[in-house]
Amino acid sequence: MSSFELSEQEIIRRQTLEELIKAGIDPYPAAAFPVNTNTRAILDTYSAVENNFQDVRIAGRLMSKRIMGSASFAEIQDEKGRIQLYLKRDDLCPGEDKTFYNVVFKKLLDIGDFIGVNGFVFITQMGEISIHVRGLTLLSKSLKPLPIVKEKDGVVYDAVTDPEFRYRQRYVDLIVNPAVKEVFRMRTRLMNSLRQLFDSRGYLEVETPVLQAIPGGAAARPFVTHHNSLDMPLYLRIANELYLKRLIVGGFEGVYEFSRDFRNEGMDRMHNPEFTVLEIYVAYKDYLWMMDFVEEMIEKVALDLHGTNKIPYDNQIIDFSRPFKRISMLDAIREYAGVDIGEMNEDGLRNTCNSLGIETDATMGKGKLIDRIFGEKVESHLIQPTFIIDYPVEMSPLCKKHRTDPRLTERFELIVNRKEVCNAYSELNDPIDQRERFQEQLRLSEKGDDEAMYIDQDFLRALEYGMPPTSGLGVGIDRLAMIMTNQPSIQDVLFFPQMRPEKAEKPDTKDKFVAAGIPEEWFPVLQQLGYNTVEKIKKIEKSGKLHQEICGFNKKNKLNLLNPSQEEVARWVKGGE
RNA sequence: GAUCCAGUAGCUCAGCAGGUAGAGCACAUCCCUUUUAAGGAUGGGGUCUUGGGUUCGAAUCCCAACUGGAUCACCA
Repeated sequence: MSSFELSEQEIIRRQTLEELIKAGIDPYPAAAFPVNTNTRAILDTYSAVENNFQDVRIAGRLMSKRIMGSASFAEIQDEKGRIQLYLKRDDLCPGEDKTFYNVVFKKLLDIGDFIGVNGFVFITQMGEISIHVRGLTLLSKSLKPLPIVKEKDGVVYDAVTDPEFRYRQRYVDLIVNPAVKEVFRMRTRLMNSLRQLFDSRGYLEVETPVLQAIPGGAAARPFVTHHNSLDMPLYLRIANELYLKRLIVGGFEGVYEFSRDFRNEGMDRMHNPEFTVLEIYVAYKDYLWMMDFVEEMIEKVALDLHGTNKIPYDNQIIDFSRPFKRISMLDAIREYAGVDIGEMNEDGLRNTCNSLGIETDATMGKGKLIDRIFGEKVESHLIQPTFIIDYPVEMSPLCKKHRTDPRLTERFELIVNRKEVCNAYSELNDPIDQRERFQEQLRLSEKGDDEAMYIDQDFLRALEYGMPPTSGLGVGIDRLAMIMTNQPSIQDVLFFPQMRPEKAEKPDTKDKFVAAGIPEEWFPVLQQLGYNTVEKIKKIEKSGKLHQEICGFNKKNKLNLLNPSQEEVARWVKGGE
């Protein structure tokens, strides 16, 4: 159904809208409707003995209506939940005129309309806490029918499940699938829990540029845009690492940012082009301290959200009790892939990949080869939270060399449910070493690695002024939210996940048809027949077919229009050219 | 990017050895003046995603496209 054609139900709702106006009821009143409680509060704290809530005002959407003659039951849904309404004709209409109940409530109010009610709370014979309505006000008319989802004893009937529908029209998803709201509430609580921890330690929440001249801090393909007055390309940030480190250089000792990052890469269950990363940098700390801090942080989040550190996810329990397992990258590869890559050079690694059945190509350097082995052979085994520590130096151009082994770096990732959730370093603060690492990235880039890092000269200059020893951490908030809310796809923890645009066929206006020489009275007919643009009509090869179609439509629907001649229709098709 | 699956009423789905399009909910009208996803009856609503093809005849079979989903690849 194209958006410009109204369904029968939509037409009926527009008619009831007219009738409301005729009855003197403003379907979109301006005045505020002050409420004094909400559905949740009533359901949680009403007590028949105390007889509280005897004068309530609440507002929300009308979600069901069961008319039983002179009495009716309905449900109102506000942000917190739903409650049953009991409406009696003679309470709503105390005088002789019963129009408000018989016509306005019964016929002119639809599911989806916003209403405000006042009345008193009581318990029905069926034992359901309900509001006995004394007064009802229409607050906003709904013109599009909602899908009706019903639920009885925990069983949901006719739930809206089509992912496309749910993601494209999230507003409807939120109305009819109440559990969805809870996921997003938890996501926000998750971020607040982290914020609370950082603030309690005195770390400063900051904001750094999203538009960057050099997209640094990660290996990823960026989005490019253009600044007109500077006449230069700008990139949407892929990470904010380098800016936060500049702030550590500047003398802040703990900074963090919830950063929306953008990567121009594939989309799937774990990846959205824009996603949220928490990055935090703390001076005078190292990655060992950070590992303890991450354990504390994740456990706090689990406790704040669930009151336990054992979280159900996808038919298993993920246990966030401290401490998490810690294993070095080389040991992990030895354990799960059965190979020792500690002493291997690039050729040795490539051969190892080949013998393990892992595809490689010439652009891959040591770092990428090792990462592929890890990704293929190790990651899939790691369900419970596991720190992978001490990554090879080639994989980590911004990370400090290991204090005891220069081939390694002081880096860890936290893997949960087979996916990286955190990534942290003892930050590289040796400007000479950093410059060499960037040079190595440049060589990779020249080899064809389009994700190799750019050299950021200003960042090097900052390091040359001196950066204290610092540990930094990045947390994939979306992935953490998926785990903490038990959602299978990143699209379920983003309100508006990226989708291909809807193919909206924009119909031409009547004026455009008239301008093309088509008489006004035939415009609705052509629309009905699907010829909604002048373009479409001009593409018709046989005007005779169109002639027959519109004459047939005229007859069938008894429009009593004077049929045009075949020649006339032929002129429409050829146009007034 | 590859492979597989799906697209039928506002929603959830049936129909597919090719023969005039179905159900439940929603909607409308009427009856009933009454509660718990659901009182009863009647009715309206569909270019069966789009475009080609095979056929006397296609929702059904074939090809292509579009959109979505799943798996894989890519994603340090």
